[in-house]
Parts: sequence; C-alpha cells; structure tokens
Amino acid sequence: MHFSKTTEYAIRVLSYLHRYSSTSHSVNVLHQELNLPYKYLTKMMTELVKKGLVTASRGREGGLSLAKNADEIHLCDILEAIGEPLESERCILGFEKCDASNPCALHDQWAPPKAMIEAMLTNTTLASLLHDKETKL
Amino acid sequence: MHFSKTTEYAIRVLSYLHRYSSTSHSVNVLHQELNLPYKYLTKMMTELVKKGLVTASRGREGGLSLAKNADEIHLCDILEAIGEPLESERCILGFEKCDASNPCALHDQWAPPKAMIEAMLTNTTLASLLHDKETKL
DNA sequence: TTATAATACTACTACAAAGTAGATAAATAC
DNA sequence: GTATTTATCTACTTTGTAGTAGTATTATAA
Repeated sequence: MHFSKTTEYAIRVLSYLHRYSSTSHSVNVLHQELNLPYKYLTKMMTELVKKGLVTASRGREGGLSLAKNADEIHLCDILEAIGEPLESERCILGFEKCDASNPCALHDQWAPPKAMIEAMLTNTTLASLLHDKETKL
Repeated sequence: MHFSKTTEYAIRVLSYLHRYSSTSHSVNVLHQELNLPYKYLTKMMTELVKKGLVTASRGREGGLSLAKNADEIHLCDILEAIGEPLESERCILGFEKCDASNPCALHDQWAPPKAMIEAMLTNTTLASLLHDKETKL
C-alpha cells in the first residue's frame, strides 16, 4: 500500500524542477540536491523525457526542466509516465473482473478509499503542491 | 498503490475459512477452491498459524480453521501477520521523518486518503465482509 | 575547432517477493 | 499397528525492482 521508489523519486524530482524553474538542472545537481542514486536517476529522467514531461538540453549549460506548465502536470500523469498507472479498474483482491454487479469480498469496503486516492491523484498538480509552505523534497 | 499478492491471498483464504466455518479445510481444498498456488499456500498458512490467526490440525479430517471469532479479526491484523503492516508513520515520499511540522511536498494532500485507508483496515473485520451478499473469493 | 559538460545507451549486479520441489512429521480412521 | 491424510520443513528457481558500471553521443562555451 505505497508508491514504488521510482514514483517517489519522480514526484520529488519534478517538484524540484518546478520549485526552481528559473533555470534548468543537470542530473548531477538533482542527484546531489535530492540525494538520489545518480545512475538510476539518469535512466528515470531519460524515460520522463521520452514521455514528454521533461525537456532535456545537452552540452554546457544544459540540463532538465519541465516540458509543461506545472498546473498541467497531475500526479496521475507522473504515475502513468513511470509505468505505475492508476489501475482504477484493478480489483483490490486481484480478480480480473470485479465491479458492483460481480464484486469481490472487499469491493464495497475498498470503494471509498479508492475513490479518495484517485481524486487526490487526478486533482493534484505540481503547481498545487507548493502553495502554502516550504516543504521538503 | 496496491496490496502484495501474499496479502491478497491471505484475505481471501481467511474469508473463505470464515464463510465455510462449519468445518476445517485442507490446504489442498483451499488451493483448488480459491485457485491459489499450492506450495506457496502451504508456506503462507504455516505463517498464519504461527501468528495465531489460524489453527491447524493434522491427520485425517484435519485441516485449517480460524483461530478467533471472525469479528475479532480485522484486516489490519491480517496485514500485520503477513508482514505488510499499516506503516501509518511511513511517509508517502519515503522520508524518514515527515509530520505536520516538517512535512514532505505531498504530506497534506496524502493525509485524507491515508486516513480513510487506515480507518477501513482497522474497522473492517472478516465478519463484516460477508453480511449483505455473496461475493467472490 | 576543441575541450567539456551534459544526456543517452547497453549491460551487468543485488535483493526481495513469488512460486516450485521433495522430503519429513504428526494425527487418525481403519 | 498401519496406511493414509494432513501439515511442516529445507532448499531451490523465477521474476521484477532497484541500483551500478562503463561507454557513446551530443551540444555548446571558449
């Protein structure tokens, strides 16, 4: 009942890119500032570039920055880019088909928390994360 | 953002033992009825016996049954026995220390869904799962 | 043009969860 | 007592995620 490490990393990196969006940042900087494994980060960022969430520029003064406005990037977009999509149709007990007409034993009990998680992931944007206070990334 | 396979299996098996609690059931029966891998199930059930959720009796007419009343077994007890505890203190972004006074970027947004999940897992008992209708296990 | 700072690629290792295989031990019906 | 049915133990294989290593490629500042 938690995010994958990769998802944690992606959210933190993209939040950082948004918070300090006046310039681009190299993988090395992200590695040091966020204390994430360098090599793993390069792979992940390459993936986020391919998925269109991040733009990369090479050479001196190059680096990474958000490819869209922060209010256009929802948490669910990040999960999807990482390969951990919402799976809103996925059954909590692992059944192939599970809905109100043919529910698993946990279907009804799981519905409210599930709806709340999905609402949070679809409504929360990068921009909305940093409004009130300085938070750690 | 999902349960481990082992947790899924455990919930299903314990629900089955409750629903058909008039008798005990061998691992082989559970394997066939619930379509779960036999050998994996034997390991898991041994663990649930050790943790005190299930009683096992050997020999002919032996098998497995619930060790407590179904209204005394909460979902969180199952998760804990399986080794996937609630981790209510665990930060959604993986930080060691994360609370209201020193929050991560997602702390506030995650709080409501988190509370709902925990309430569901602590309030739901095996007995409460099967009240209204026949559900699949 | 060239040194360099950066991304991008390919292949490997480490570890835990999931699943498999075979042998052993206990209880009971007969 | 014995055969059978059952749980239990030890060890192995598989698979996916996380993380590491080295190199190639690209862009740009000087």
